[in-house]
Amino acid sequence: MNWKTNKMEEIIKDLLLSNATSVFGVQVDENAIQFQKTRKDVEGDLTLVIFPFVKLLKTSPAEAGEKIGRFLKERIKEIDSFEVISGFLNFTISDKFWLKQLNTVSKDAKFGFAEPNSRPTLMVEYSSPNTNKPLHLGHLRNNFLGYSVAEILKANGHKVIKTQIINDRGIHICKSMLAWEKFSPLNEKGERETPANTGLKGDKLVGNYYVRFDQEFNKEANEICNEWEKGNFDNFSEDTHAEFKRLTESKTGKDEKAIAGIDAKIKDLAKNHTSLLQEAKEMLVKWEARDPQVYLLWTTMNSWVYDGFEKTYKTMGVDFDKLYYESDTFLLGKDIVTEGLKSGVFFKKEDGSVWIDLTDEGLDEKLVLRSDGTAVYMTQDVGTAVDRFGDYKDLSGIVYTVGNEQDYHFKVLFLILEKLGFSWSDNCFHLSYGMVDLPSGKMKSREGTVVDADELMDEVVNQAEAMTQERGHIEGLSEDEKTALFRLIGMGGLKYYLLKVDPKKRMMFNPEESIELNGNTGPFIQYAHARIKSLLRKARSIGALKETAILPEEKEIIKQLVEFPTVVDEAAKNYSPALVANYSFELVKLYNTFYQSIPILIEEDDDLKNMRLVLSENVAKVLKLAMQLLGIEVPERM
RNA sequence: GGGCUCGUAGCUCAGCUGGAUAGAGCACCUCCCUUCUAAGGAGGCGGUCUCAGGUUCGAAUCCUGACGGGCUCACCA
Repeated sequence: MNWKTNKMEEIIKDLLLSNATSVFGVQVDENAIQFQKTRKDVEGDLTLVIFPFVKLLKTSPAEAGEKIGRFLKERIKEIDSFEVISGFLNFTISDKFWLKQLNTVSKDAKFGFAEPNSRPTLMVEYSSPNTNKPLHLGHLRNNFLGYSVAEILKANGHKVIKTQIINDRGIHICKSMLAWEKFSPLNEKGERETPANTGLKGDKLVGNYYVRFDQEFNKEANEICNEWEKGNFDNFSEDTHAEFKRLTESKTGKDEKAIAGIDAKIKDLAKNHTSLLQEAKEMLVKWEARDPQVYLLWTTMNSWVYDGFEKTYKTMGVDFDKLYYESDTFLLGKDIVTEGLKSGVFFKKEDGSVWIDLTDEGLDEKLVLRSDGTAVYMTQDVGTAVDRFGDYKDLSGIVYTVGNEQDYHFKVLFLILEKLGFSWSDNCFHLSYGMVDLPSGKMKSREGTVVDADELMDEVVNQAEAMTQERGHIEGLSEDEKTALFRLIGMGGLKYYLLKVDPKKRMMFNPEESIELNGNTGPFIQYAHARIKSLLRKARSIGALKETAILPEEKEIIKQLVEFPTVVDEAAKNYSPALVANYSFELVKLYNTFYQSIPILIEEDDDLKNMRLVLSENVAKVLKLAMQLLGIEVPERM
């Protein structure tokens, strides 16, 4: 942990703070001491902003800078010189200092990483899919983000438990089940379709029936609409007839858009009267009553989905330490709500539904239990959170990796937990990330524009293969090694593409760009690593660092290396793998410039050659560590 | 309509708690493999940081308003 005090910023800051009264006449705030990178076109390695001190010293920025500069140069031997330019104090630091920094970096195999388990235990939830359809592009962003944040928190010393909540109950599950029972064709043995007899991945098979339900559901609703249009209301109530009439009449005189909206309402009305929806609802009631037949169907179809997900997760390279199922936690949620009702946190309306009043917090009233006593989403989330803190006594907080469409939900959830008196509610954080858009617009399952996760991952790996074969750096690798390499490159590219953008922001997924190898991409970073490894193999041995001169290109790399611990720290504070990606990209650019213009192996001065090898070795090391934080592997050769 | 959020180069994105002449990548145009992997490097082109006010030594960054996207306000999850 001595890297922190090693940084020149810290040395200067400490010195200024402890001598503030003699330099400035008064004590100064720590925040007044601001450093920044020295501009490229200006001489110097580090810049101190003078403006905050100008008032204190009651002189011009030039004189203030001069005074501070002189003070520091006298006391810090590593400062070679300084220069004040329009309110900025630029220091030039000695080569010896930078070599020492490089030495510090090279001594630490896990440079930038804190002592494992030295900080509180956190749970990171991610993925959390519904069990009625396969994973898609949005889940990829979610999974890569959650996994990466877990790694980043670990690197900062936290013990991390990776988890997901599996959304395995509810009407949507019943829809797939019902469609399968009703519409699956029978084979010659009289069996309905299964993953085994069709060869389909379980999640895909179940997803197909979810889609099938929706199709049949719409068909039936349309038929009902047609009957209504003809004035046939034989099988419907007076109320329904009246509602239809009211809606139809409200269309007159409206514009196209409004009419479309009304038509949608009529369709919804029809949907509510379909026999399919009725059957699905009946199935849900049976499920809640643990009807043996429905339960068997449910466990069977869910197990198909889990098998399918398992394969997808494996390809993604993500895993979980503990799984939670809503079918297990919703009951606990109901109990907690019942208790909260007694203690006055919640209140009951006449129809028996239970609510929480958040109007004092500027929010609305929120339902926590339906009038029929069944659980809603919020109920089970309360239950799950409490369950988790019960399971892990040392748990200090939970990070929920969930899309920003649920910002409101989590705001409410955390408030409810707080009102229920759980002290840990403060340590619950919604890692809210933006949606992934396609060049054609939003992904919509109804319009079939959803990008399937398995297909996309296959595609990027195939592309990686084609492009790697083209370059031809891989002769001598076995077939297995080649397959692993293509996978590593394809997945590395995809992960990097999805992680390099600030998680909070909505992002554009461009299929062509996601498999690009040039520029700010995963393969660009991987290539730099492979190239260094190749260099080190040829160098055979590396000795200890000797005192040498260092070139500007080399110094820039050392400066960037020294920043790594700060980036690891910032990435955790901001829950942002993007900071790690951007840092790595900068490091590679600096290294490539160096690599391209300065000879290494053919350098005749042994000490210089050795220093360049140490530098290269540490760039490779830090790149590998950084990519590890993103869940990306780096190759020895490519 | 209320709440939240975003708006930076042709496109995709960086720009931390306000700090020097706003940066990358892609695309487009020039160059560079008799040095270690050219999946590379050097250079060029490209911006009234959506607009209008305000705060101050200083604003892409903070505040207010407008315009334009997105999300949300379900006894859906």
